[in-house]
Amino acid sequence: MENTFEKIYQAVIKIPKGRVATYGQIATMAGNPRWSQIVGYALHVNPKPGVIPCHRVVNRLGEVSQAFAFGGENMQIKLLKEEVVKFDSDGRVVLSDCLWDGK
DNA sequence: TTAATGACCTATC
DNA sequence: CGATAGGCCATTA
Repeated sequence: MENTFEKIYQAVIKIPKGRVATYGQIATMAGNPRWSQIVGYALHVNPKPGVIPCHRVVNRLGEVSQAFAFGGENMQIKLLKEEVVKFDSDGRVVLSDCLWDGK
């Protein structure tokens, strides 16, 4: 149980700066591709703020979830913008260029 | 213990 | 091609 969360956190923390990963990607790295929902839940509880870059986790569309809104989704995107993450006019992350390869 | 929910994804109509 | 339904796992009530 906690082990599962730890795996997810480890995967999220492993995301290099300027790069984003999708829930499915992290779930697969954690050990099961069906944990996508659990990944969202794990970040929802976010037991280790400051250690887990939740803003680097986006859905498969490259869009940050609205539930993030820990200060405004726009701020979330802006934060990523401060990194080297690229954004398109749709407000989505350019997965084709910033999607984490997993290594 | 059972049922319902959720920061999701995939498949089907 | 666009929208809808279902399913998976874990947590909460």
